[in-house]
Amino acid sequence: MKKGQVTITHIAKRLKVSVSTVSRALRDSPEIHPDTRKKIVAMAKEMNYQPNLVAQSLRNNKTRTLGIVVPELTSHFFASNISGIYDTAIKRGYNVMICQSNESYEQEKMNIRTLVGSRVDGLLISLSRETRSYEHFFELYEQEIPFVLFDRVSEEIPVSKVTVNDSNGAYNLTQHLLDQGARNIAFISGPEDLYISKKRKEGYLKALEDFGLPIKPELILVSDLTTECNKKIAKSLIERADRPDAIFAMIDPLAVDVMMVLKENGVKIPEEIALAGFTNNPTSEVVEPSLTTVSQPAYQIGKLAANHLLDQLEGLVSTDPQSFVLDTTLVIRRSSVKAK
Amino acid sequence: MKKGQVTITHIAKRLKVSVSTVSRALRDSPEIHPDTRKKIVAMAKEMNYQPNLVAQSLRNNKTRTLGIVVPELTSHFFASNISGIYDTAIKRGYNVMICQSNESYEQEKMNIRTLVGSRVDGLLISLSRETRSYEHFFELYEQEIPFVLFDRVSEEIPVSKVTVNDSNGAYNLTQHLLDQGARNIAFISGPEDLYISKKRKEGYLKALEDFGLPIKPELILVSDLTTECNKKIAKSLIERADRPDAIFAMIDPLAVDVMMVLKENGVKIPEEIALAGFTNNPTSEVVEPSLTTVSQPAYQIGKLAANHLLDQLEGLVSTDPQSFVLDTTLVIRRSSVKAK
DNA sequence: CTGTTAGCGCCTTCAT
DNA sequence: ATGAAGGCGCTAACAG
Repeated sequence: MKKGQVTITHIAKRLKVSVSTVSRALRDSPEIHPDTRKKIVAMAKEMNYQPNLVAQSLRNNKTRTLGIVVPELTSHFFASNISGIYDTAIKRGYNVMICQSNESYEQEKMNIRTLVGSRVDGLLISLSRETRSYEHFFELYEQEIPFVLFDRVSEEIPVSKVTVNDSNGAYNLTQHLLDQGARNIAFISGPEDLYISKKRKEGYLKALEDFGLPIKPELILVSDLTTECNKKIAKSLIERADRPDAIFAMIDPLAVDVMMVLKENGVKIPEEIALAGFTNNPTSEVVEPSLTTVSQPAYQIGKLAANHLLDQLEGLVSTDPQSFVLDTTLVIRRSSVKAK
Repeated sequence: MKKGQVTITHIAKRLKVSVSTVSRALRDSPEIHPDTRKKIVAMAKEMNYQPNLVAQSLRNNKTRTLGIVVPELTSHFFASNISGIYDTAIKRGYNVMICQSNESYEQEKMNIRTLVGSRVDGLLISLSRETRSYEHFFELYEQEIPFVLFDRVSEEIPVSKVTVNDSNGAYNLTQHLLDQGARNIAFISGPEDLYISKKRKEGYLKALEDFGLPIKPELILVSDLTTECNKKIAKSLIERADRPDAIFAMIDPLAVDVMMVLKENGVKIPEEIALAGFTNNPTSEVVEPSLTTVSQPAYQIGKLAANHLLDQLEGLVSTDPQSFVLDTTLVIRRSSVKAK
């Protein structure tokens, strides 16, 4: 932006040709004399010309930039999503602008507004925990700005989505706990209106049902996911008369909090109570005992979401909403497997 | 960018005024009739007008966007840096574009090139592990694009920098190990030409010296920071005749790898060997035993770097290179403290 | 094959 | 207090 920046006009003047010739030469237009092109390209290099993407964006009415909104930048899971989106975008000649909503509905609205102001060509969004209303998305429809939801999605927004098969993952995990001999499995979920809460509970319930076990509502608990609440619930579980023999915590950090409580209270994992989480955060591998969990292909989610959005932008696929559901992988570690 | 986007021309036509009047009204120019302003603002709102930042950028020759380059998006430390930068930028009315170099010199060069092409107003950069030459930064000088280095910096680039006091942190940590009775402290560093390797080793050496202990070169080891190499070095240490009674691993992941090896080999931590890391990653808190480490104010680093760069951009401070060195905090956990 | 012209949306003199 | 006009850097008709 500073004075040092070379423009095609500079090149044109130096070479005594018109700007359009320079423009064409630089973009490999076929209708240009090879010699002219060579001269221009050489001069551009010599002068260290770098096209002004801002001007191109204004002219072409597209920025070749994707907007990303995630609840939190510092979460390893979202960071991996972003990494997947980023690499994909770069590979296809796009840039990204990233925003974090800090799990706030208001900030999410602001983020989208900002990105729209920046005229991104499309958006990739993971909803904040607070988001319950969706006008800001309907504005996107009006303005005809394509977007794709990933991970934290809502059924109320008719748009393409990329998620993992949460209920399957939870089913497999529950089945694994049953295989290990557990018959009294507690399930701790996050806020009930969260998509993942619903889906994972679904898998848990189905696994019990298929196994022919009764569902005990008193073993299904809801946390607001603060450490305080997580620990309170864990404590209540170990103090029960019919203590569970396994606990399925809906996300890893929750599982880690539960683990702390069990250990503080001398409850042996997995001998007395088996424990499992969901997500496969880096921490889950290093806790003691290492945590059985369900791995989600975070990088892949980002990659797929980005590729799909770009396909839409470039007219390679229809813009009809599609749902992509990726498979999870059960990661069995020591917290759920009794030593023989 | 799509057809739905309202421009000041649309507003002007609807109100039968000129575009300049609309422009002025929307930017609170004093020389406008209050009534006119009111009408225009109301109409803008009604039509859901959002200024086209691309056009503004082109016109004003500034994008109000900062470019960020970090080695890795998924590292918790860098993610926290970014979070600090992001929040600060937003607060001051700027956007950010983020790139990851994947620790590659070539990609770092590309990233900077891309961001310059996008005409960011300034750059915040943390060097890749590979970066040993700095022409791409000298290009930034030529183009008069301000930038600031943070965390991974180089003394060979004369520019403002934000770092933590690595040598002090290492000094304090070593002193703590000495306080705990260790007299044979090993130091495992990363590649020797890394800035943080140098600085942390410096602190380690100084602490020994001040304590009057001899330096044993055979206890100073260098890892390439792959898990494989980390573990090999750990193994070599516990097999030594004069086994160290403490190990200071230069970064947490390295310390965690060492911990695994010690545990696998039945070495008691901290009774037989005390262990400490550096960075205070989330994992360090949950490993067993919890890891003594040095906390770096990652969010603050980002915040300070962003504020300084913005101050420069807005002419609030001189552009002479300044160095900001933030303090670290010793975080004492169980891996270094023997139970009484 | 090359040049001329107009215009993307906005802001800013310069008039009035 | 308002309008008209030029231009930021680039591309895309339209001519020739």
